Amino acid sequence: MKRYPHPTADQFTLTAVLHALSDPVRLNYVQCLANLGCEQPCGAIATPVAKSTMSHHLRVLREAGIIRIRTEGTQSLTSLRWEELEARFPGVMSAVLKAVDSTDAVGKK
Amino acid sequence: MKRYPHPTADQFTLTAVLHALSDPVRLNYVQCLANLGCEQPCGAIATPVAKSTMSHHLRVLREAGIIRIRTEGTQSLTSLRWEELEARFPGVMSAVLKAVDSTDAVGKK
DNA sequence: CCGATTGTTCGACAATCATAAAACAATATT
DNA sequence: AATATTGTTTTATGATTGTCGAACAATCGG
Repeated sequence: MKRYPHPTADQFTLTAVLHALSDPVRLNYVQCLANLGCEQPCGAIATPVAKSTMSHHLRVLREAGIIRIRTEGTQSLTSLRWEELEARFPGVMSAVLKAVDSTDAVGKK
Repeated sequence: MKRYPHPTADQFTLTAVLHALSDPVRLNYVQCLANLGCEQPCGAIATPVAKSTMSHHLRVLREAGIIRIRTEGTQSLTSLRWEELEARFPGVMSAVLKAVDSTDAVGKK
C-alpha cells in the first residue's frame, strides 16, 4: 500500500495552487473531479496525455493541496480537498471552477 | 510613444490568468496595484528583481489581460483591468487578492 | 545639446516543466 | 502460478521560464 505525502492546509501556498491550476490538463481534471463530486480512480477521467504524464500532473495537484490520493487495491483514488481549500483561500477554487464552466479555457492550450 | 498589444476581454484565457498570477513577483505587483487603486508607474512599486526582469513580468501580466500599460513621457503607467477581469471570470481576481492579503504567500518563493 | 530618467529589447544561461516510453510494483483475476 | 489491471518511477528530451547585464530608445530638465 503506497503512502503519499500530503501537505497540511497551513502548508498550502497560493502561488502553488494557482500554478497547479494553470495547466489545462490539470484544470480539466480538477473540474471533472468537482463535477463528479466524489472520489474517483485516476483512470476514470479521460485525459489527452499518457498515464505517466498524468501521474506527474496528479503529483503536482497533490503537492499543492488540491487533491488527496489514496490507494485501494490497484487503483489510486483521487478526491478534491474542497473544504480545506475553501477554508484556506476562500472563494478561489469556487470562482475558478465557475469560470471554467463558463468558458472554453480548457483543452486547447 | 510606444504601443502595446492588449488582448480584448474575450481573448482572456483562464489558464493564462492563473499562470500569470502564479509567480510571486507578479502576484505581489498585482496586489500592490490593487491596494493603491490607481494607475502607477512601473517603478513606483518595489520589487526584488532587475528592471529588465520586471519588464518581462509586466508583459506577461499585460498579455494575460491582467494589467493595462500606457506610456506617458518616459514612464509606463500600469493599471489593473479589474472590471473586465471580473466580468470575464467573476470572483477570481477578488478571491485571489483577498487570499494574498490573508497569507504570506508572496515574497518567499 | 547634453545628461538624467524610465523602460524596453536583446542575448545568454540555469532551472523548471510537460511530455512520453520503458521498466517496475502491487494487487486482482483466472 | 500466470496474466491482467492500475498506476508509479526512471530516464530522456524539447520547450518554456525567470533571471540578469548590456545596449538601446524615448522623453524630460537643464
